[in-house]
Amino acid sequence: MRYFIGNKMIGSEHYKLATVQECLEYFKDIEEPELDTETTGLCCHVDNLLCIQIGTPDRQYVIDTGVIDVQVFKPLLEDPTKTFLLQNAKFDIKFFMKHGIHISNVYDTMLVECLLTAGDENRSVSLATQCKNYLGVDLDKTIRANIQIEGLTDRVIVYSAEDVRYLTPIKAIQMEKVKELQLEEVVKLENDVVKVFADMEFHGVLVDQKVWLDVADTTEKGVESLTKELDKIVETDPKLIRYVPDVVQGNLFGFEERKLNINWGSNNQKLNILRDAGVKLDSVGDPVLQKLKSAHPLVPVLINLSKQAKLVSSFGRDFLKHVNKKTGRIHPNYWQILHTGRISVKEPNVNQIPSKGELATIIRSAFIPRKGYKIVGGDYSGMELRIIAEFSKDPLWVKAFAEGGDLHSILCAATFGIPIEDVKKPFPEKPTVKYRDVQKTINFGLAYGMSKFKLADTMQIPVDKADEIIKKFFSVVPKVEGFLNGLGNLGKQRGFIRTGRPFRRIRFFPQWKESMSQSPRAGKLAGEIERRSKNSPIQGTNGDVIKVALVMTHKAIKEEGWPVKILLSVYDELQTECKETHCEAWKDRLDELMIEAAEVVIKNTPIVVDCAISDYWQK
DNA sequence: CAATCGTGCGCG
DNA sequence: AAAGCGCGCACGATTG
Repeated sequence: MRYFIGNKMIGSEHYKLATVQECLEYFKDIEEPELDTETTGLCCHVDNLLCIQIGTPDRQYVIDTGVIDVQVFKPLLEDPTKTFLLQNAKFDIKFFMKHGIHISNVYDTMLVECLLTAGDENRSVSLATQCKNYLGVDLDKTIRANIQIEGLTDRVIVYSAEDVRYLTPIKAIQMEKVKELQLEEVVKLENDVVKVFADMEFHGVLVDQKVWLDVADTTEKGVESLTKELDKIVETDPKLIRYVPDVVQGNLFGFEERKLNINWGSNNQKLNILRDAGVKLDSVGDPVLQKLKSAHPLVPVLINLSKQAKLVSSFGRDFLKHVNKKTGRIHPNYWQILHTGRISVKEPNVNQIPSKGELATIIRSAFIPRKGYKIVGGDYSGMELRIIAEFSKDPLWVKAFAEGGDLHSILCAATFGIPIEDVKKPFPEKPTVKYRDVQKTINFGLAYGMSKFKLADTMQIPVDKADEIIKKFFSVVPKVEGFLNGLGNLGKQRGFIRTGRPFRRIRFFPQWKESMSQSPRAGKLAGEIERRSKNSPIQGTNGDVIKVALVMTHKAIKEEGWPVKILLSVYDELQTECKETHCEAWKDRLDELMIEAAEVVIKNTPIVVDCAISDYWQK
């Protein structure tokens, strides 16, 4: 039965009228109410609630928030004994936060669907798909686009009610699968951490636009001068004469204009010009150009240009479009569950803000705290390498962390049989790199399932030599080899792989069946599964850790009353904004919390967190 | 004209 | 049988 609470005088054949009192009374004893909202748009800061829907499979209440003050539902929504069922809870939570309402506990059907389908590239986690697959019900989503235009008409009321009534049966079916797959712990983790992401997104982070625009000026000028440099080289190379126009158009305004109409941003044009200049290549990507630095004077300039052009296009003045008109802050959007369990971010993707290169420090310094606050950040040191230590139990690898030495240097000395003082000496096969750099490539690369071919290519050494190095390396850390091969085989045999305890998140390999068949693609697919099986538990366990850290930090801030907001979650790193007066104490507490969080998963390997207080985001 | 694909590159 | 994992974003080229 559907009920409407608003200012309509009569009900309809589709719904009855009800009062707030009746609604609150009904939900007094309901432990898991279904919840949803309709809004005037997607942004919680500029758009508003149109209605909220609270329901059970038997009864759905659609409440017109234009007429009814949402505050009357605050006690219900904040009732800690209840768990609210939502699809994509983060969205609704943020709209309630705007009204100072903080929903107690949530179960998010979308997040659980992500966990149950991790690895499937063609999946859909929409409510419509879940209704279809689990219940055989077709939801009419065509009305949604019209809600803002037509308001709470009868058919919109029906649509809105339908959007909540299936959440209970969906949860029931999902939880059977969750139990079967032993995903209870990770379901709880994701449903807890979604509230933290909502909080982070709502709060956002401040960007100093002056600093940002200064950097943009610098990078734009850089692109301009590199372009001129490239043009000049083309003009002076007889082989490239056909790119120089015979007649140069006059310029009425007397500005200096480019004579050539080459677009140096076009990979096609770059490729053709370099080929005409006598350079043999089939791509203009950085790894290829690096090897051809001395093949033609254009090449080194092109390398610099693509770096500089990237800074302009991705981190130039256009980036400021992400500053919210209402709040003056950026509000990155987190996607909580990738196939491995990692998080991604968009609009803007704060994960990919430059951290290397000369301008990186300045770019990051544009991310600043509110007035009267400082940025306090914590960064897990070598988390993926510690996860390898924890799960492989390799004596040398473990010993390196136990003694607090530099893992890359210790392993390097062992692999190449050299004294540890010599690890920064040139690598004889390729003197431009150091022994330790080779080791770093191996340490990270092997966790991705890298082959001798790739190592040879990356290091520019013969395949035989690469093979020899890998063999020697695995002979000094045999349990790491066993660990990685074990994962690879497990994934290939079972068609799925898990992260470590206690979460044991699953990633499925939908291509598994074909990989076991006579298909011509079988070998390729098996290789894919093998490499992903090696990497997913490492990357995913890292994701598990950072999510525990977010939950614990958020909880401590609330329960211990810290004047702190979590700003960003970037891979191994948490950035917070803390009142100046509390920075020192908070820094110590954050350090403790992050270590405690990691120890939920990593029990036998020491955890190191680098914490810092600063006036901006620093690495 | 917009939608989609391919390439390249920022981060870990 | 191919040969390093996981992303989001911008741009140019292609397609509808």
